[in-house]
Amino acid sequence: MNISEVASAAGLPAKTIRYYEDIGLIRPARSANGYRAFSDQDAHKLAFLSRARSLGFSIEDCRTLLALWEDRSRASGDVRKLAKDHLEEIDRKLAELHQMRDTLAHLVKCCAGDDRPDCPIIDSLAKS
Amino acid sequence: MNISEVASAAGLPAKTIRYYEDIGLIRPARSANGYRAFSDQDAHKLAFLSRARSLGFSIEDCRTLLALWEDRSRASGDVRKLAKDHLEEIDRKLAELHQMRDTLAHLVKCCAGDDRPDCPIIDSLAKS
DNA sequence: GCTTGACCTTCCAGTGGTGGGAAGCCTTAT
DNA sequence: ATAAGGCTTCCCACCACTGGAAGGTCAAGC
Repeated sequence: MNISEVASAAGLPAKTIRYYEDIGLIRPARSANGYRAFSDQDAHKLAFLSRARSLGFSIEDCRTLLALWEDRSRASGDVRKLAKDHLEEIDRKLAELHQMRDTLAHLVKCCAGDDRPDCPIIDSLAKS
Repeated sequence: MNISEVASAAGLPAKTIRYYEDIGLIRPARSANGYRAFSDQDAHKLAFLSRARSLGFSIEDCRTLLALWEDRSRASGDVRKLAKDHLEEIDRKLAELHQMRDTLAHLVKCCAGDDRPDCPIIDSLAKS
């Protein structure tokens, strides 16, 4: 498989796949012409990475998850801990975003949004 | 006011303030010794920026908000549009994060998390 | 066989918003 | 006089890509 094929299979840009090779997440073989030659296992790994990334795992988390995936004797507790930590981080971000959203929504609601210069949004940002 | 004073007043690191000058958000005067000399208005601007950033506005949004703040004849509609667009973006991010959270929470819940190798989290990431 | 165009390669630079740290000047207190 | 701390500029690093240039390779059509 060439890079564009495996890219569309995994739902990742070719650039990203080259980057993943750069940082050692995958090690595809090379054809005689210098092209990357992806095995089915490579394609699987990339799909795995694509899913893990879309769940918001960092690249380093993904590296660990890949290693755990490939370690058949892994303890599921190790994976679960990683996922749980990540979940907690997501919850923190969610709470923060919610707070931002509520504040902003309140301001937007208070602002007439017409041609007059009075603006509670600006006032709130400017208040000391 | 020197940079560290205005930094603690605005709740921003000195590094960040220098960066804001670099990109033209503020233009503090200079003392004879070359130190930045922040006026009260500079301090106000920085507090304004700090609040806007904490609401998640991008630097470019902040630039616009600052300009609108300083334009006494601004239309509040302009500010409101910016805030509303930003609010919609936050809502999109919130929805996405929620989706991630639910998926991950489900996986974590399904995983025994013990010493055995069976792990629905890994399985789910690996499933093709 | 030659051209065209799509695909592949490497390498370099840039993104946003800082953070870290070096090298060197200025100020204040001892 | 000296030491400590604050200030300056400058450059590099981060994360996870993304864009683009310059050039090699391949398959199709003439």
